[in-house]
Amino acid sequence: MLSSCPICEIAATVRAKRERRKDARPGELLAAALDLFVERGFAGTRVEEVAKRAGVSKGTLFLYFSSKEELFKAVVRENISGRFDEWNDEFNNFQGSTPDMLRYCVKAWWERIGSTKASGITKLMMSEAGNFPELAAFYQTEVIQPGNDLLKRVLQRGVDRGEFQAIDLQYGVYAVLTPMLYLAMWKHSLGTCLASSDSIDPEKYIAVHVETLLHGLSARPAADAAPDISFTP
Amino acid sequence: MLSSCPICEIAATVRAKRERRKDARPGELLAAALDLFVERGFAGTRVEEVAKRAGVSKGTLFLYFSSKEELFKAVVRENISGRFDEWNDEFNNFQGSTPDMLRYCVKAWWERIGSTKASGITKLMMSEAGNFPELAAFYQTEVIQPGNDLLKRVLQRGVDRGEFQAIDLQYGVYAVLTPMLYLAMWKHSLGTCLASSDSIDPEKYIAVHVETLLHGLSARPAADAAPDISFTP
DNA sequence: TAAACTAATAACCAGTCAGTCATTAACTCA
DNA sequence: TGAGTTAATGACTGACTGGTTATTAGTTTA
Repeated sequence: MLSSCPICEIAATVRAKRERRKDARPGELLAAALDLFVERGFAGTRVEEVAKRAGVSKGTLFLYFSSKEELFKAVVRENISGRFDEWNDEFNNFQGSTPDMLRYCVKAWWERIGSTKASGITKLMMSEAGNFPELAAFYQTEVIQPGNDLLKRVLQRGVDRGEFQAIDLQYGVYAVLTPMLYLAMWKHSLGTCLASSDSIDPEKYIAVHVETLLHGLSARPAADAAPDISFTP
Repeated sequence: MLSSCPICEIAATVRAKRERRKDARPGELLAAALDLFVERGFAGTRVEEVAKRAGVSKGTLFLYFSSKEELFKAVVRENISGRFDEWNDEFNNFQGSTPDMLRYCVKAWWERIGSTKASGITKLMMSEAGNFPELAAFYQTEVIQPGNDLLKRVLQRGVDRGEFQAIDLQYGVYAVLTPMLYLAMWKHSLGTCLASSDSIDPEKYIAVHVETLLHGLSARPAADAAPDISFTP
């Protein structure tokens, strides 16, 4: 049949009406849902628009997903798992200095997550975690925990080899991650609607970040040891 | 009249019906709105509930704020923009090294914004900026721009006095801000529903952040100048 | 005290949107 | 080919919510 032509697969809008494509629907609906959820959040996304973008009517969407919430969960499941195993192997086999390893790590994150649609999931979770506690728990065990462990091993390697100061690992992880995660969120929220002189060039920002960080982490003794600061009220 | 008793001012629910208190209403409505906006987001908050929490009817709310958006803007002005003048003065009069000034700056931010409900507004804007462009523009000019300028002046001072490297100012600003903003967002989203071993101690996190940063910014020449890294695809 | 003024109310309106269901039409196979 | 199956549709429903307004009642003042 004509509809199996790969070009038609992409241009959903051109396809004939009422075509029956049971196998392809879920994937197309999930792709459309990812786009819209990332762009507008959960409450701001209308299921009818998800259906429309997938080239289907609203009723059809509910044929494949029992509710909007189930659709949302399916999107998260579809797009988050799978990447950590690959990264794990890469880092276990890395040869070279740990500063270079950290540079590679950040570069890889940007290329595979930060610069792609997947980075929108970070913002998605931040925005909706309060409304979906069970989903937040899922995200914690599937994404946050493995990511933390991975990065901790990198930092530990630097400390072990005498390349980094003996910084608290957990907080070192956050020092590396938070600017990048913030950037990912910026990209999908304020960054999309503001075009001011202050808007970020992501790649330059990340380059500056990682070098500043390495400068701060480096094992050379601090000439001007900073005084302790207390935040206790 | 009895209603002017300060205890009654707080327990709005106990007060008699249809009481006329024109002066007190706006403040009570703003306080209720801050709570609910931070907790449920802009779209997720119903104006009727704001009114209820402030002990008035929905109609009364629209007597003092012409729309839900105006109410939100008033909340932002009340809790964030209104404070920049005070900060400006403080920093103009600061005596001491710029590293100390930056420490003070971060400490002040944490005490006045980060640790208070006001930090929820950051998360709010990130989540809803895409759906409400007018609010995003308002936030940009009223909060982001002045905040950036303030911090740029601090960094410039450090460069001028030979305390910091001649880092790109705009990216220096982000290096300081993003971990703190991310922390603010964490507190109001995933942080509220996750109590894992990886959860952040905000004060310790900020302390580590600022010292790492100062170590990275310090003007001592880098012994191991880092190679340029390219992210261009 | 009674008229005038206005803060506050609650019923109401119009628009939105998740989810349903009776109907239609594409596909299958005897 | 035509009867049976089921994927797909879109009009419809009911609940919700931002905003309006006619009415009520607290307060002032002459």
